[in-house]
Amino acid sequence: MSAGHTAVTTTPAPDATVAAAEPVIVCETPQDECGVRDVLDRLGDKWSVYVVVELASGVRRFKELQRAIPANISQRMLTLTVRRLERDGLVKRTVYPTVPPQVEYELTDLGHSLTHLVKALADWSIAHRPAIATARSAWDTAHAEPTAGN
Amino acid sequence: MSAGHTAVTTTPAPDATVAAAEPVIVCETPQDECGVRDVLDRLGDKWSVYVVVELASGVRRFKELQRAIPANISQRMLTLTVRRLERDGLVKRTVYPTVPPQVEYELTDLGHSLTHLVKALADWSIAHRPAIATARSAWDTAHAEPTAGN
DNA sequence: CCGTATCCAACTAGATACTG
DNA sequence: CAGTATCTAGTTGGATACGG
Repeated sequence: MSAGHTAVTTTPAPDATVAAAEPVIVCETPQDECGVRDVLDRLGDKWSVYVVVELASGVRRFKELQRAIPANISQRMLTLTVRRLERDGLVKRTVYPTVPPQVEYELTDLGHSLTHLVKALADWSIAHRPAIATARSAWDTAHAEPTAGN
Repeated sequence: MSAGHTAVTTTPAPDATVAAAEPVIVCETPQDECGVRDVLDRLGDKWSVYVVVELASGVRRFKELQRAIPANISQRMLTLTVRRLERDGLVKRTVYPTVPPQVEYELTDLGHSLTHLVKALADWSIAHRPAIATARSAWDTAHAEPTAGN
């Protein structure tokens, strides 16, 4: 990580020329920030990941999905989520003209490829969760309200 | 989850028994969905990724960050974003007691490890962007408003 | 059973002005 | 330069009721 060791000597202004060491992430279109936003817009919402994770295990019906998702997702949110995923070609929706109607959802190949990404996210999260928790409580302590004799 | 497979007997539809094939994602705590949400809550907001990407190249000052980010981020948003990242131990903030004040931001080791994840997201996004664009326009066409002779 | 529509609460983000 | 405070607008998410 670059030798830049925050000069502790009263340096009035450190050499700004130290920056830019390793271009870990190289973007062809900086304005677009590689398009990471595309994925994040897809996964960033509150429910998409749950649906993808559940669907990663196999075909599911609407109600099955709703009951499989931890927090109680409303039909509205589930509908919106699967529609978005369907629109982007991540999920395939199959309607059986029966009575009562039956609809099945499953991941497409594209959706399955996303699964690996989600796995990576989960691995990172699990691996560094303790570190984050520690940093967080440390920060909270340091920035505790100086209101009273706290 | 449990094996609860809602009685399929009355269903005249397809073989629902096909489901559940490969457990691509295995969670220890299903209620928490592996904790992917942790990462997403961090990266899901509109600006965090930009900051991480920029900081991946080296140390940056507040103003440098603000100018490096494509869309015009407000001071407020940049402040909130770096604060959050700092709180989670992803970013290190160094203040130089000079006049005028100077503050530098840099990724911590934890932050750098996140960089790889962002890289993976970017790669996936770039690789599948065409497929998504295609699926999306196809969906839009199929679901076009039947209002008029469009 | 599956999905849509409407209304409403909460949060996020932007603009602006002001302080150390 | 760096950061905070305030106020406002846009978006997301949830509850409920209703339609196919």
